[in-house]
Amino acid sequence: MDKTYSTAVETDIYNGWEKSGAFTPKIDKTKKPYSIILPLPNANDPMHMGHAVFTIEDILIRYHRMLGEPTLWLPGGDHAGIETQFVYEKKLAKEGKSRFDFDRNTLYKMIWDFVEENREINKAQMKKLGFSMDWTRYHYSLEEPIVKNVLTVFKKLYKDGLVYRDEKIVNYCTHCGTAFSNLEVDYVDEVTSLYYMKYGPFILATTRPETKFGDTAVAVNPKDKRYEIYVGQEITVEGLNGPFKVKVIADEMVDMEFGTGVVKITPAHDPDDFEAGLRHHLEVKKVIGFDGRMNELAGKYAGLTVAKAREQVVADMQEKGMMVKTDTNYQHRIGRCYRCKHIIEPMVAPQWFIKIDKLAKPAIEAAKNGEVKFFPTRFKKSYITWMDNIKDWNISRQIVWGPRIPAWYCLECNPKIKLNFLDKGKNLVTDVYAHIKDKYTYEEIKDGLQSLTAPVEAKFEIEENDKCPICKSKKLLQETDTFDTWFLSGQWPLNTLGFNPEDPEKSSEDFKYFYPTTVLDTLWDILFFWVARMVMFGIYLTGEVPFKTVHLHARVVDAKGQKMSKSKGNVVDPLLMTKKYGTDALRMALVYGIAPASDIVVSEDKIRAHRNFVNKIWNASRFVLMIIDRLQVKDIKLDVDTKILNTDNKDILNKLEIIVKSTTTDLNTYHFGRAAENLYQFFWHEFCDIYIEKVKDRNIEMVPVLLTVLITSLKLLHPFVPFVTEAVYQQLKSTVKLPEDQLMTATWPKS
RNA sequence: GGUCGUUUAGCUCAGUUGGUAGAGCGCACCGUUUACAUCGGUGAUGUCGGGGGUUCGAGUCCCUCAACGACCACCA
Repeated sequence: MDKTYSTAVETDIYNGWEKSGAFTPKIDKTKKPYSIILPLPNANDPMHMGHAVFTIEDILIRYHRMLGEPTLWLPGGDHAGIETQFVYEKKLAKEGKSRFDFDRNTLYKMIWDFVEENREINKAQMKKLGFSMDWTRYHYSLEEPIVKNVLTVFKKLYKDGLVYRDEKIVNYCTHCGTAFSNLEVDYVDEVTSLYYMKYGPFILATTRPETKFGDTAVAVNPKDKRYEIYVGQEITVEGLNGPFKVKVIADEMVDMEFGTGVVKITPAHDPDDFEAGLRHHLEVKKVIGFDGRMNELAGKYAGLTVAKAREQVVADMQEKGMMVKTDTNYQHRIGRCYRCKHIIEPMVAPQWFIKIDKLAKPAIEAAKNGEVKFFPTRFKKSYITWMDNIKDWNISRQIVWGPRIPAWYCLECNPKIKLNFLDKGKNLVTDVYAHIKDKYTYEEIKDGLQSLTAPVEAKFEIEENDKCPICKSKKLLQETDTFDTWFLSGQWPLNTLGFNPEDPEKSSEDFKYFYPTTVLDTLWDILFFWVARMVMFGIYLTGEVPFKTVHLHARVVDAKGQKMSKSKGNVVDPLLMTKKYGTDALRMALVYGIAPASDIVVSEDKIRAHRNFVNKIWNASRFVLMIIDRLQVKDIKLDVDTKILNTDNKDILNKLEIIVKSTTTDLNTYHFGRAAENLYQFFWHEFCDIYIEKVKDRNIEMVPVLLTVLITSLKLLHPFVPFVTEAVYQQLKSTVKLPEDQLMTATWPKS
């Protein structure tokens, strides 16, 4: 054996494990399975420390495999809709192109190829981290059978009356060109200006003077004596494009204390105002387009971006004496796109929604009655609170990367459909079908199609037909909106295990055996995005929760407690660390001393410290082998006759018994940090520093004890540091007769 | 505004069910004994955020205050 442990053996060891078939569990109905579905990483994303924390899952998996349970860890890759398209568009931008240069089929194909190139890298990286996943059951979210199931589920939801199209106010990012769900908006405190402007007989305060052209009312509080006499009247407002009239309404939403107690109502561009508009039956007047520019209703400001328009409007109003004062130090929250950080424009647009109440109720119940348990338990409360306040889910995204919503519109029946497409000359055409139907053939539109926007009242079919069932026209176009990524991944445990949504009875053996899975482990930041949706889909489709326990793990931060991000430049690359110090050192550093769901501090110092520990394991083993060799022991028996042992030997065996117990308990209760810490202490200090030092150069009778302690320790350590322990085990095997072929599948020590 | 979390040695953090504090890194001194210098030995450093309470006894339970952080929320 070499003087230091060489991490070069890792690849061979991993391949050996994989070849042995031990990653692939056999269905044994006499035994209870143990299963974890990997939170599918973005197939396109190189690994970061967040992925390396899946070490926790590997620890659970290796432990349960050693307990002899049929153990499944199912890996996967996510196409990650908006995330991937965003990355790809950035790549296009570098080449001086944009998504508008391509028809959607071409763009889709390009992104597909891009992801395919990277998907294998992602898999290789997970193998490098030693993850004992069943690669024979790997799934990619855009596999044909998975997509087929997702579409089937959509149809089922539709038939159950849980899908609807509606024109509501949605969070729209004009930069990404798509609407988002409420979860995808980050609210950031920012200092802006609050403008006090003349508004008919009032003065009112607003942060958004530029949306004035879309005002269809002005509101005051019904209890506000100051404005009582105006309620119900129509007032004339001096506008920059000439005077206009709006109604004065009374609504509880108005805070009398704020500003002047008068609010202009712009239903098309503010969520509160939209709601007010519904209550008071106000006209919705859009003045901002999906391109983020003012439209023709803004008069001379048409074509300006929102920011430019605001500047101009303010300047003009000041000039005309319509601006009373400006509070330039007004702090409030602004919604920004979680992806590109641009300001989210609330916009009214037709979108697809899921009615969520019916799905949420049983999912709340499951948490309350313990069908789904949470660890740490405090997350149960935030899960329930969020689910109690959940709103209908906007599942449509105006991007190409992802499965299209299976709805078909007949162009003849819906002539008002707005189309964006590239004609034969690759020129972008944007118009309503009725206007261009004689100019372009159906084929030309279909082939060059980028996107369509159907009016909210448009008729559609949820099945694909070769002709319109009403007018028999063959000019059908599929909805160009794609699904929110989480609509797919929300069904992930079902689809990866082979659930058949058309006929659940015909689901696969895997599904029948492994569902519900045992543990779902993930970072708490996707508790709502993903975990909650999986619970809802799981119960809706199967009547059962998808997993019995939700284990929320911690976030990796740097030595200063800062979240790692590329922009901060404080990322520690896990693969670089494995290269420098070995995978085991990294794994140990990730779990050593961490408390459940508190931040994990990973510094290179800590990884180096555990590299030293790994080396200690190696050298202690080397010493034991050397003793055996020196003493020329033959026929080593592992059974220890405790009667003949001296105090030192008895002592170490007692301590071994304790560490077996505590490790087992800690793993059963998700106390990985404590387990790792205790093992470290035991192995290095109790075993190496004290026991080995005491028994050095002593007689032959200690060999069985040495071996017992070593082998038992290796087993306990294996889930944490699989490579070095397996490497040592294989070395031992060549000298000592050992019952088990590889440590990975050896039996967990009995406590 | 609501909810939750954190506050322990110079730094980063552990401390299961309450019994007078631990680890890693760092630091000081010593050690070239043939498993390992990616090592061993010895040692220093803490009124466990402040205050109050329960208890024979509290870092650990309760109350309160403070600082920091996270999440949720439609205030123009």
